[in-house]
Amino acid sequence: MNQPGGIDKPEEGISKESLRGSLGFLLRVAQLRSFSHFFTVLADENIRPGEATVLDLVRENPGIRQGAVSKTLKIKRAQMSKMVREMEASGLISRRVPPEDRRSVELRLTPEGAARIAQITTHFPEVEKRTVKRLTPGEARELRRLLIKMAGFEESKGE
Amino acid sequence: MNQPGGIDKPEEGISKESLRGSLGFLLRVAQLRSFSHFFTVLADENIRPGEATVLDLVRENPGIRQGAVSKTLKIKRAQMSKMVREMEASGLISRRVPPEDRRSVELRLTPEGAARIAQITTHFPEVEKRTVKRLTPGEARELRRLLIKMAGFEESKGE
DNA sequence: CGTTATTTGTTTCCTAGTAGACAAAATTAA
DNA sequence: TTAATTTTGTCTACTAGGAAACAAATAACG
Repeated sequence: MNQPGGIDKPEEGISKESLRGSLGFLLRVAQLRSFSHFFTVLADENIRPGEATVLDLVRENPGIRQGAVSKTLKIKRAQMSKMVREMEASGLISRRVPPEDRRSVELRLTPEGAARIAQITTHFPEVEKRTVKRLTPGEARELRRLLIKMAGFEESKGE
Repeated sequence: MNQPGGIDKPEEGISKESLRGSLGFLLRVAQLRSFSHFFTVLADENIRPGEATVLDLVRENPGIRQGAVSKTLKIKRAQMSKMVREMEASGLISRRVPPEDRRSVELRLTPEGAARIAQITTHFPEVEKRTVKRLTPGEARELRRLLIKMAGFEESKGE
């Protein structure tokens, strides 16, 4: 398990104009912050953000196909294949090949997986809170809204 | 050179409530979008976002120490060491050990490096434009402001 | 029907990036 | 000054993740 490190103190006396102009860089730093808080808060749970997201999505969509998870979470199929097999091996999810399309694999949580993700998600509000610590509640809401719009996740009515 | 792939079409009929609530996930997706556009627009330049950011920061701060670049850009020292040596080998930057602190290394652009980053940065506005395509100009500005605040990059007056 | 094209998941190989140990230099403490 | 601590960059080993090739199944097309 390779957790990225904590947050370094910023350096003084460095001109950062170009950085402030780069949305890509700002997004990367924000994401590092977010993941850092994730690992801090969920240190005892021994899980990574990607795995938690997969479990949560499977919980929300029982029987979802592996490829659909892959596309939704922007995780490459190769990587998803590894992750899913690991999580099956550790008893968190079940894989089922449906007879109507024997190429695909349906994913479901095992009771252990359901308990696991339920426990894990209890920590999410704390992670979110720390991540947006420097923003006002209104700013945090707005940031979320803008990211959702940017990612094209707007329509969520079962879509 | 391992460029991450393009943008997949989203999947239909999947419930994504939990995803929309996860700032970390939204940041990740936004960053993937941003990097994807970077690789599309700068396909012919054969450079990665991290390298471009390093060159840009060194351009803005000639003689900056390697560790300062590392901390500012949140790139681990080990990785920075590799990158810097590569860029030195390809003639983009020069490394100099100052006599007053012989542990450290000062970085400067070579004329080739300066020309390179100048050429590269001409593409940045197009990358930014594509990244925030779905946002209004005002929303894009606000997103940038919020990310800067979140990252603690607010004070930039030479700081 | 049979043939070709596409989709789905897997496997193999490779690159980017991290952790941890290290050496050298500089700083602090005794 | 000497000794202990910290800082700085590098090196080695390991992990996460991507690209490309692949096999099996399905869909599209003649």
